Amino acid sequence: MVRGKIELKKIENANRLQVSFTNRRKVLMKKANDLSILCDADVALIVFSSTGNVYNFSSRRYGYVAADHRQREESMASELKRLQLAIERAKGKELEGMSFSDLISLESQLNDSLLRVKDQKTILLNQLETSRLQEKRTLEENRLLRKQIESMVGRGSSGPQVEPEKNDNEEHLSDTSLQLGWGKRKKLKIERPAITLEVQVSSD
Amino acid sequence: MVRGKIELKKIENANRLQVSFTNRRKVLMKKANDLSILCDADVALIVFSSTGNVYNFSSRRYGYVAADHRQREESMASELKRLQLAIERAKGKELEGMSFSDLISLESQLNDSLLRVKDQKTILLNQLETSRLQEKRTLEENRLLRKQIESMVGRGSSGPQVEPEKNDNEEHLSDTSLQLGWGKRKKLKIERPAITLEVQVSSD
DNA sequence: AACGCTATTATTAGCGT
DNA sequence: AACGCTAATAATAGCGT
Repeated sequence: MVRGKIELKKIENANRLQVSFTNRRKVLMKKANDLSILCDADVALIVFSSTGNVYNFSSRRYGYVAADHRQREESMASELKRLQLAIERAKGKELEGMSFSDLISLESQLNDSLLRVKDQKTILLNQLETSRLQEKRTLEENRLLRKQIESMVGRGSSGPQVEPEKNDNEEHLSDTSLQLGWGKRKKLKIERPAITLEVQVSSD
Repeated sequence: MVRGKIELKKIENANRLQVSFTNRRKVLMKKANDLSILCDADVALIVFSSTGNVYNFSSRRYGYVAADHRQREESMASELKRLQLAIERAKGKELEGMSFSDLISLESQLNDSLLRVKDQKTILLNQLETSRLQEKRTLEENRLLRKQIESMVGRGSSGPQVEPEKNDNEEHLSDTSLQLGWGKRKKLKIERPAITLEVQVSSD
């Protein structure tokens, strides 16, 4: 018997909780069904028990939550489609439907892009050159310092000798010039997947 | 008063349906809430009224059905972001992080695109040229026909004379070459400038 | 966990406001 | 549409099986 109003609070006794859960869930489902039929509504209900079980009811297939989600999904899908077409066009495909003037502006846009990319290459090359010079300078400085030390220590010839380092630096240098550098630098590593090209295409 | 058991069938009276809907929905929500609290369950409920209104309840933020929707939405969002970055790069922006070799391949891709776009332009120009020639040929044919007719009718020299048409067609031709436009294919439909030969052969 | 029982509380259709 | 009322019905906690 129900003695008084039920307190809205988690049932502590595990057994009672389980029983109550089963009953209430069943009723909830029934009421959801009643509502959908009596009032011609679309109802979706999902229940996760604290033990992980899942119980589901929906009056229609996929006639639920979606509302706002579906709207966003659709707009995103169309945007995706637009971008994908733009990509294809930037790659030089799907050009059939384009007018001559559209082609001209696409061409000019691609030319602009090329210029920028070339500029960026130049920037990198300049950085490389600068680094090389810097290394050369440092190397020369090293040699001078070594000579100086030799002349200072040379007479006593005791204590830890500073060895001429086997030209490691020079090897590195020529190496750099061969592989156009930076290969080893983690900072520049870009793990981008295949470069995809996209260009904004005017009105579709 | 409730006279008897309610028949599980859509309520016909629109007003009663609305009232019943409101009450039952409220109770359903309440029960869903009770269940989630008393029995420590995760409950999600969504109701679409027949008029299109949406009512939602969930015991947790986004702990419900939308799972798959959300997932799709997120993957689409990340894809969108990726494409947008690609677009920027194709436009020659956001290049800072790119490695030298990546820049080189981007450059080559842009070059490819340029070639394709130029090819497409050439195709269009060729089509234009072909059309021009066709028109010229037709015009020439026209002239010949006219001459022939003149020579046939010439002796009588009565009846309406056929005038040499003032080169209207040639004007149209040079016009075309100037506006290069015809992006809108409507213009591609060359409406042959009335080459109707109205000749009244008056035989006396 | 599931079922039945029971006293108590909740929900509800119809009606009026 | 929302609220209150009322009688009828549904749901429920606690208990035993």
